[in-house]
Amino acid sequence: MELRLADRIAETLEGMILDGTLADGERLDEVQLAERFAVSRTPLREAFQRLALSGLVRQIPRRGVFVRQPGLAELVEMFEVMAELEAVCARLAASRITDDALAALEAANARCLSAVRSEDPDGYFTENERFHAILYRQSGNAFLEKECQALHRRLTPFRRLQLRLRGRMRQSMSEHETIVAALREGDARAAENATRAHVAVQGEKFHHLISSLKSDAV
Amino acid sequence: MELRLADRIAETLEGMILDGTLADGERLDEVQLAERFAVSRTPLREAFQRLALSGLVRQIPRRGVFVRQPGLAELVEMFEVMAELEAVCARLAASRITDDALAALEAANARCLSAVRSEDPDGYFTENERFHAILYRQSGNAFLEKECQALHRRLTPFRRLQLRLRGRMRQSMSEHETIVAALREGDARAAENATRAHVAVQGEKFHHLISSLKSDAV
DNA sequence: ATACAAGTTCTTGTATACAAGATGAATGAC
DNA sequence: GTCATTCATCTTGTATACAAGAACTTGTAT
Repeated sequence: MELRLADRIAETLEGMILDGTLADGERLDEVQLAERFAVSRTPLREAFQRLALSGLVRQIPRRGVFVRQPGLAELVEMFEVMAELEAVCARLAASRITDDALAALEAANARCLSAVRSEDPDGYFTENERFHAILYRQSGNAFLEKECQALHRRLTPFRRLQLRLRGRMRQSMSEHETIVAALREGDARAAENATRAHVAVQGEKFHHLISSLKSDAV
Repeated sequence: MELRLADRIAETLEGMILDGTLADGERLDEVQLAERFAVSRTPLREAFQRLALSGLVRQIPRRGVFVRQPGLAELVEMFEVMAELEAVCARLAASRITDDALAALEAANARCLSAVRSEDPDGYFTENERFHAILYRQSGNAFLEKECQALHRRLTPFRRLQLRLRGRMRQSMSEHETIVAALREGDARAAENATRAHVAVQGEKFHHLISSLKSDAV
């Protein structure tokens, strides 16, 4: 027995929702999941609370909990907010970033480049995650950092799909370079705009993914 | 039976934490609160989950839950994020706002004016809430609106304290006018900057409140 | 006297039992 | 034959019972 079952279950369910194992609108049966995880209903219900607060699940009183995948409209809205939040991070970071962090950003982007060359989407994804994590941190605002991480995490599966678009990885890496250059110059406005554009393009081009979603499995 | 007990309890506890009835670091005893609310520990624990996710409470495994009031540094960070989020709302609203909403903003600010004249802090507070709620809505981004509402709500007690500062109500109202003017002109940049400044001043001047906190009761 | 250790008690985490509302089926009326 | 009503069943919401870990107390040794 690790420590709290509810935490482990919440993480597992969250992963299953994010990776699409649990389809939109699907009902999460308490007893069924309870015996599947070999626990009682109690920790499951606590996990449901957490998922509901994160917005991954909708709780209808006396009816049950249902998976709630965001629709296209909501996804566009979420990407818009993500773009603005990251833009704020970049603007603040422009004056607050450390030399070490700048080097780390460049290193992460360099590893992005090798991932592109070796056509390794997973590797690119990982280094891209690191790049953005550094950006959040260098905003110098821990609260902002946490908010960004939360939204970033929630959008993860949809960002991952983006990498399927032809040439997206290389383009994304190039945008990273623009951001780093602006940060190095200390140009807050340029860093802000470059970052907003970098993230917003994901939301704007999201309809491209819809078609690729229909032809491919997740 | 009306609504879920856990919901009612969560709201009650949230109110007690926000209005300072429950002090920072105080432990929330399950059995004690259970008999106080005349319920079992089960709905209480569900309520705790919600409070923990909102950040109002910290849950330490096998130890219990403790009230977690943000410190000064964190409050400043939260106000900074609030300023940026509202600034985004204003920028987006500049092109998306409806005539009706503009009129509603002006009406709310007019009622702010009468509250100032009759020296009615509660009335001012209420109308100020309405003003900001309209701004969030007019961003045209429902997800952003919800995020703003959540953070706004969390900062409520600290914003309320701001009104004690000499002349703050009148100044705040004047800032509202600047925002509305920019929105009416459709000047996104001006609306963004005016709104950011309007909210940021609360965070920047927060140390003023600390001293007033020490001389006055809440 | 102080520090450490063992046992007791108390609190949390989990499981199970119970209650109340919701869903669906079956029966009867029109 | 279709619709409504009632009853049975199922599921959620709540309470209680049980298990395990943490804290406190008490006693002893240095």
